[in-house]
This record gives sequence, C-alpha cells and structure tokens, in this order.
Amino acid sequence: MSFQAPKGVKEYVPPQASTFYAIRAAFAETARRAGYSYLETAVFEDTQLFARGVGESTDVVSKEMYTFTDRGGRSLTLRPEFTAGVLRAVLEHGLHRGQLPVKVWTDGPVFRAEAPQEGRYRQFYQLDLEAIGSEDPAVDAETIALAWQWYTTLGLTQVRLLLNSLGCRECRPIYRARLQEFLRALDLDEATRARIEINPLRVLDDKRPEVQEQLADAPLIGDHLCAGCKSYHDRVKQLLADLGIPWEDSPRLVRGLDYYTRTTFEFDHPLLGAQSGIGGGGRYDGLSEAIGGPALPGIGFGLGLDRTVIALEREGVEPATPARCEVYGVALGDEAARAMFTLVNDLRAAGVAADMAFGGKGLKGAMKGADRSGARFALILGERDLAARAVQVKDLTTADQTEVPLAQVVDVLKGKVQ
RNA sequence: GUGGGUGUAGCUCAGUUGGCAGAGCACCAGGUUGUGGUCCUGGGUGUCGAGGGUUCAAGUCCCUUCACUCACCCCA
Repeated sequence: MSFQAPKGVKEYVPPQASTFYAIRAAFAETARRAGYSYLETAVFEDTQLFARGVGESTDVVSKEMYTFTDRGGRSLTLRPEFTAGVLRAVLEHGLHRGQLPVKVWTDGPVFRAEAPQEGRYRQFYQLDLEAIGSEDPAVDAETIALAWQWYTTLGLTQVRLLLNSLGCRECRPIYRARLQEFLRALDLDEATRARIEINPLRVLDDKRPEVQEQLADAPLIGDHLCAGCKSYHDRVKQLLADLGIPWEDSPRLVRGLDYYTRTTFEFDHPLLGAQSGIGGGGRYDGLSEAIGGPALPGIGFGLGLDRTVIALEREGVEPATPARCEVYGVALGDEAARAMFTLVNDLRAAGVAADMAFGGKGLKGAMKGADRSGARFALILGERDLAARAVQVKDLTTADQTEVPLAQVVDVLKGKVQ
C-alpha cells in the first residue's frame, strides 16, 4: 500500500482502541455526575483566536500551529488546544447569560506541529473540561478533583498533582519585573535571554541542569502573591485536603500558555519518560477580555488521552471494556443462514450483543468464529433444527448444549446473559 | 527545528567475513460435510521501509529519503 498516516498522527485500532473508547466513556460519566454538559466545538478556528487567546509569545502559537488559508482568503488554524475555542463558543452562543458558572466538557483531536516522539503527536487527543463565570476557589478545587477522580476510576495509582498559583493582574506584574531583574544577571544563551523579556516565568521551567543551577535563588511567585491571591490559593489547597487529594507545591510550575492566572496545576506520571505531563490546566481570568468578550473568569483543564493510555499500560492496568459479543450464530446451509440472520437481529433488538458467521463458512470455521468472538453462547442452526423449529444453544465455557424452540430462544438467551 | 538509535511475515524478532529470506506466535486449509477452545498434518502469507549506487552477487557495503523511537525543545 502506498499511503500511510501523516507523520506524527497517532491512530487507535482494535483491540487497543477499545481502551481508548472506554476511558473517554468513563470521563463522560465523571463529568455528567458533576453537572458538566457536553458540547462540541469547531476543530479549526480563526487563527487570531489562538494568537490573541493563547498568546503570540508562546511556542504553541509561534511555531506549532497548523495554519492554512481557505478559499475565501481566511486564515484558519487547527485547534492546538481546547480552551480558547470552548470559551469562544460559550460566548458566541450566549451560554454565559444564564446561570454561572457554565460547566462544559468536550473531547477530540488537537493538533500541534512538533517533532513526534512517544506520547507527543501532531494529532493527539484531549479531554477538556471548563467552568466559566465563577471566581470561587471551590470551582478550582472541583475541576482538579474531577480529573483526580477520573484517574482513580481508571485504576491509575501513580499520578502526581503539581500545584501552583501564578498570581493575578495586580501581583504578577510586580513579581514579573523582579524576576526579570534577577534573570538578566544570569549567564544564559540567546534564546533564553530573549524569553526573559517576552515571558520570564517560563524560564523557570527550563529543564537544563546548567540553567536550573543558576535558578536556585530565583524569586518565587509564591512569595509575591497579593493578599487576595494568597488566601484564594490557601482555600483551594484546604478544599483539596478536605477531599484527601494529595498535591505537591510546585513553585516553578508555569505552563506554556499565556492566559493562566492564579491556580495552575499539572498531572504527572513517573513512568512516561520525557513526556510525563498527562494533564494540566488552570485559571484564565483574563482570557475572555483578551478575545473581545466580557470580563468572565474561568478555569479548566486538558487531559491527554494518548499519555493516559500509555500510563495505563505502564501501570499494567486494563480498564474494563463491555463485552463485544454475548451470543454468536452458526448456521448450516442457506435456509438456516436466512433464519439465523433474523434471529441475530431479534437478539440485538432485545438488548443482547449478538453476531454471526458470515462468508458462507463451514461449521468448523463458524464455530471458530464463535470462540474468537468472546461470546458465551453459540447458536447452532441446521436443516434438522429448522425442521424441528428449534436451535441448539451451546455454552462455550462448559460445552453443554441444549435444544431450545426457535420461538423461545430470544427470551431464553436474554435471561442467560443478564 | 537539532542530535543519537532502529526499520526483515499480521506481531515479537534472528539472519555470520556480501552467496537460495528464516523462527516463534498469529493466520489459512485439512484430519472432522452437525460442533469451537486442546491435539495432529500441511501451507510463508515478504516491495528485507522507499529510491539510487558499488558488485558476478546486496537484507548485509555507500548515498539519499521516509517512518518510528530516545533526548533537547515543548507540552497533553
């Protein structure tokens, strides 16, 4: 075959795809129980939405966007993250005119033009949850708790929660200036020196040991929070403690998107190597204004599905997936195949997961298919059975076989598989 | 974008100083035309990632390229 998926595009096929689907379904349940509604937003947006929302100075916007011009000459960009688009949709459809906070979630593919490696793809998948319109530490704690609950539900035990506050429009500028002053005195390469002027907080995130050494005495945002931010942050931590959710204070956690304010968090997994961040998010109180909306605070997160799947593999956890087939039809001969087709359809209508052998397979091949389908029961129907208006029901786990009248077989199986 | 590693069957991988492409698992057929999973017999299912070069001869050596992967960077 002369085609393959574009570079860096992660695909999920059976059987692994069932895990992928199952963990999304688990999140849907987690979000539903907490009063979050599902919404589906544009996969591509006006390029300016991301430039203004995420920030021109970020790596995501400056060098990782898939941007193209459509036939009308508009500049469009495949979403590199969810928050800006979700907020845009909430404002556009006026959801914020109702009761606040607006609590929504969505999921789907996200795109960034990066060099792919394990856990980092050009088309990857995120779950996104946002609570828009309330400035309340309980909302911050709720979002974090929901992500935590999801990881727990999946069976992950090694996820770490890193927590920080980035301050607000009052205290952050003062800290920022102080930090710049400190950083300018260091011995750093040109790219990093440029970053000092554009987004100095991100220099703190540098992983290079020679940089980290110099940062040992760097001023920390935690020591410069205003009274409001300080008490807000303390309250968030108090509520997390009430829920028994452990976190690590991470005074240098900055994250790459410009819109974050106050509460900022990241979920890390120790078994993932360099791409250890499996989820992250934070508060974005200025984002709405930045994209031309009203003052509207918000908080939310993105959870990486791809990295979560890897984390599950590394921890050796296999989320339960629903049985794909409970009853498998094996027919001998044309007339029996016709009757079986109807029977399988009736079983499905009655809520029983049913499949049958296709392609005119012989008995042996069809039975093999029954075995591989994972079905508990095989239904065997031949000329003799048709004449007797009955079907052979074979329990594949015990090899016990009984004859059941055709008219009763749906009800009988319905009882057996429950 | 920058460095390193790896590309051989559906999967995991062997393949010597260049000399007829292999193993296990999976898959297909038969043993058994009314019985799967066990067992027995048979079958290799392949553009050795792709393109070019050296050579009597290339999976093996050289060049280019693509993909994956690890790290930087970045973040989910």
